[in-house]
Amino acid sequence: MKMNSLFKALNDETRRQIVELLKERDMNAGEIADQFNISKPSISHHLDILKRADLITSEKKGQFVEYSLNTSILEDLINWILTLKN
Amino acid sequence: MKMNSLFKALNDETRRQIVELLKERDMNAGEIADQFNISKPSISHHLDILKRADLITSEKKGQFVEYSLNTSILEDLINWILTLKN
DNA sequence: ATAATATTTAGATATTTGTCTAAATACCTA
DNA sequence: TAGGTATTTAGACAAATATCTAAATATTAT
Repeated sequence: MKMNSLFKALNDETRRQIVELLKERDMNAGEIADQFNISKPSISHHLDILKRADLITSEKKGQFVEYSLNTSILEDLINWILTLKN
Repeated sequence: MKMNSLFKALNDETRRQIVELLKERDMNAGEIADQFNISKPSISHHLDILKRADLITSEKKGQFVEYSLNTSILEDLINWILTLKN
């Protein structure tokens, strides 16, 4: 199930770009949306998918919601791929 | 483009199981199909997607088509993931 | 040459997915 | 409390995807 949600979350160029953005710094939903030519509700939906996959976390800060990359889950992904290599 | 086809190919439980099978040994299309409760044409389609992503290679051997895992492409996948970690 | 086996191609269909607009919710400020 | 900003939820829709059956293609064996 974990691999399922991880690959599903990363199987989209927009979502891969979002995690690449969050690698640089934490950003709120609006700042993230500003980087794309996609409506805010759509970005919100992408964030939800990334969050369900545990690739990002969110924290409410006043009226903003700040998103952060969760790098620890990437270990699981790398481990799965590495098992294919031996 | 490469990440796109790689994540697309691996965003399916059946296809992930196929590469796990091919990790153990090369197999022909029929042997692979025998491992699943899915029609042969569907498996053939999955193999095509994996092949397009360069995750597997195929070689015709008489009336059989033998499939092999291509582990070298996994480097690209791992490298992309690793860039997120620093 | 015919029949049998292995695999792929073609076409159809139900489900999933990415996107949008409109509306709802939450928070802040005057 | 009223109005403005930030974000999510709801509902709709087109495109992509996974699956199937039937048919086509390729190879082997009788």
